[in-house]
Amino acid sequence: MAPLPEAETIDASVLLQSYLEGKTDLFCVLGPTASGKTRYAVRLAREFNRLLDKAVESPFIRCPDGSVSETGRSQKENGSGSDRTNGGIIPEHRSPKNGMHGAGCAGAEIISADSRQVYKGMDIGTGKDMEEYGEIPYHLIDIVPPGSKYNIYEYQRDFEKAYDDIRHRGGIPILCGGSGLYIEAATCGYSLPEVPADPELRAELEKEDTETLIKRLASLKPLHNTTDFDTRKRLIRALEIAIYEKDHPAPRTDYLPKHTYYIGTLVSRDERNARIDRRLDARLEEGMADEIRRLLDSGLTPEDLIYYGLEYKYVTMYVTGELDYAQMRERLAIAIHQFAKRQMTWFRGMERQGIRIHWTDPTP
RNA sequence: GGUGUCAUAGCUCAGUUGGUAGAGCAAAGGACUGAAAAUCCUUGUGUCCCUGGUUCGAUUCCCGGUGACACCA
Repeated sequence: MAPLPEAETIDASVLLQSYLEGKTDLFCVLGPTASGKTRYAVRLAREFNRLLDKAVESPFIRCPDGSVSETGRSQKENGSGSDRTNGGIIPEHRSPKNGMHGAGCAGAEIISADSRQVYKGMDIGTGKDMEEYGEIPYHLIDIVPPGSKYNIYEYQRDFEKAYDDIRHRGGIPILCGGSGLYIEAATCGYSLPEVPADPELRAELEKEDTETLIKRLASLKPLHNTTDFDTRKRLIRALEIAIYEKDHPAPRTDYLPKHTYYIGTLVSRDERNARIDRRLDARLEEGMADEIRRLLDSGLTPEDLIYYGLEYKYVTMYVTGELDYAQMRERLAIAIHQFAKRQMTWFRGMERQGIRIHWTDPTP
């Protein structure tokens, strides 16, 4: 049995100061499912905003780049064709234009690191809890259609876009989620695509416009279960880099976080499982089965849904009659417990690699 | 009330022609580079229901309890 890490007390004003001095450029709230990450991240964001408002007349606090003029930037990226480019764009009523905080800062915004909340229409089963965000802007939720298959590379690209966007508007980015691989891809960047080796291909791709490149990319997918995996992979990588560079002409390293402050929501194993069970019952009560019936009615197959795992797997099996209610409830609860355990294994692995996670009690 | 069957790991059960036991699931730990809510690896776990008898030795055979289930009244 792994011992529970020591809980720390987190002082938002110290974190904010560190951010404004440029010592921290991203906050990351991580933890297992049902540990209260979203609630904690929103609370932290509000605390930052409150401190910024209070500091508006203080000569000691200044926003690092104060690029207020770029405020409207996100809106102009709208409408470039793909249903995906809308991802991470703040709804009009949430625009920082209407909510400018102290010292020229746009305030804190949350970037989700959740591999399932990216899908539209998959709400109860992924635990979106949208009402928790309130006035805090969020990114990378509801950005692709249900039934599609999002992946780590797309996430990495979307994260960079959202992060870049927030920073250029002078906002404070808070990454929040439980998908460990996504968090590492965002904050460590180890799987960034390399420059394609073939200069001819590179030159050729540079001439094409974005839409053509996206079409070519789409024609190469899906990637798995293909025989020419490696060849395709190389071409896909080249295409993705080319597309990325169309949107981001400046050197990409400028957009990436270099000093992330990690906060972990700490809950004991027993408490964690109890919370999972409670939340599962609440979601079933809320109509998770109806949500899945709706998705099936909209044309998705049971196989499409089972692919997404956990709730979508077991509740679909219940809806199609493969499992009865009691079996579904029991096996799903077990599967979520096991998932939470795997998440913790991932986070401990991050710590073993030298990443410092500041574990804290999420429930005061 | 009678007859029969059963009682072994947290759960479902296998097994020992008498030498104190093993599968699946659960659990715990780990890995993870284009599906990550996925996928995969490793590791235990025990008064073998309780008395008594036979025996060098009983979880195993026998007597008697207790409990569960089935059938008959």
